[in-house]
Amino acid sequence: MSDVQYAYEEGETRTLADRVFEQIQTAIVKGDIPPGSKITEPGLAKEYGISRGPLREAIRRLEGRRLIKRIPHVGARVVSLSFEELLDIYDVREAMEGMACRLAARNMTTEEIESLRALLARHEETSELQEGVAYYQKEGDLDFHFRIVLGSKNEKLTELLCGELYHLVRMYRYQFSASSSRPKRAFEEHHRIVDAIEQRDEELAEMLMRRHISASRKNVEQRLRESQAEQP
Amino acid sequence: MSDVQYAYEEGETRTLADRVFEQIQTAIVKGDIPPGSKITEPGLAKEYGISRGPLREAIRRLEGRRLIKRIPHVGARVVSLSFEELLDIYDVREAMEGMACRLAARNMTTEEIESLRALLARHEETSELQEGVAYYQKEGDLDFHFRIVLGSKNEKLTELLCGELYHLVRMYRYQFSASSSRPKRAFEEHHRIVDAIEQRDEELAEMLMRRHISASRKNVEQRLRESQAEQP
DNA sequence: CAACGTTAAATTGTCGACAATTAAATAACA
DNA sequence: TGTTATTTAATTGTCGACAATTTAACGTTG
Repeated sequence: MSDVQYAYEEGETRTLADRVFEQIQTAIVKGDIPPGSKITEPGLAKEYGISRGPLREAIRRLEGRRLIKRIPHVGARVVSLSFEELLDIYDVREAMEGMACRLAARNMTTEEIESLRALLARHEETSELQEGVAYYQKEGDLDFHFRIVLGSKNEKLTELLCGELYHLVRMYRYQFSASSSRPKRAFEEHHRIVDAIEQRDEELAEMLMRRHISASRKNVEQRLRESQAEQP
Repeated sequence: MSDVQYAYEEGETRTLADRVFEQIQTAIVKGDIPPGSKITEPGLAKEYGISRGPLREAIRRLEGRRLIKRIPHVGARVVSLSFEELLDIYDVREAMEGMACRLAARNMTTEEIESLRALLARHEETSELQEGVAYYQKEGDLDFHFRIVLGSKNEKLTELLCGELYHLVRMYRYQFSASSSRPKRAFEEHHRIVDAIEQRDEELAEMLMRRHISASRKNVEQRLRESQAEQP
């Protein structure tokens, strides 16, 4: 599990609100609480076995992360995913991960690069074994991107990408069970990106990552337009 | 006031927690609650004349926006600004605002571009009148960037930049009273950016914005290194 | 007098109760 | 029967009280 839960040091010192915050967050991401559905405080409080106090705090925190939208005196709903927003996210990712990749080429240690190669090799194995699509594009792909972001050594960038955008990305994947329909090509692109990082070629690294994400976006856009044309 | 407070429709239907959330946020941004200082719940609750319930909800929301860091059972502190983070933010802005500018060249209406020019003209007046530095670089500069972000018509990009990063940027400006020491040049760069947008030259628009921010970053970096060298 | 353990104070975490507002269900009317 | 009022129910917002934990103060001991 490569989740991004800025680990706590001590064992179980986390508070009730903190735990419920994470639980609800993953529930939303995995679609157990579907997009657009209403959050009823008494209901959730009972479900998680806590009072409304900590629950409300967790909800407010999710609101701050924009996973929940609230209307005063009416209630809170899980954000609903739209076609446009998905495309918007790709543009944001192109910009930010492009920069992340540039910085990674500058700041990643040789050990980290080595480890990144090993990750790709592992993926390749699994990919060949079970026809690739399943494991690789589900968590593996994000793993790759995730490591590069960490490699940038830019805290703010990491916060925004890993702590905000990636949740949404995974949400979409769970929702549309959207594994990339171009695993082979994406794979090659990953390799070339690592090459550029290894050679410390910042410009190339950024450019390849941007292309990689842009291509992925185009792919998704086309597929969605098709399925939209079927039922207008 | 060019604040980004996603306006509410109805009059005073906002809840106590909502109002306090905004109040504390601006208090943090303006430095009234200085960076690194402790947030004591009984204290703030008394100050704002509310009970601890809504206050805690506001705090949790600020935590979600990363303006406050909390340690369970210990308390919350306003985020402390570091030299490195400031530079990190510039890199993130370069990436995101570069993309915003590219999209703005694609999506801004001619009216919006016109209005943007008018804004620059107004700044120029004020700039000439009072030697430029004061007004222009305080709110005016952010105004300019702000409009371009809106012009991108990318909701996610707007959320992240206006709802998250710009608060920090203003925080730094209040803190270090850091007005750009190169108002004249920055001004020219703004003009050229608008030119590119008007000509719908996406690549150039992105490039110019990236250079603009990158130059600003270098400037700040040099100034901070100097003042750091004085007292090591 | 420095270091340690103990006690006291303050702060955070959690809960249940009540008020305010909205959503629903029911009744009245054209 | 369809539509509008009115009442009822449910949900959200706010508060104060108590428990749990940490921080500060205090006294003891080497």
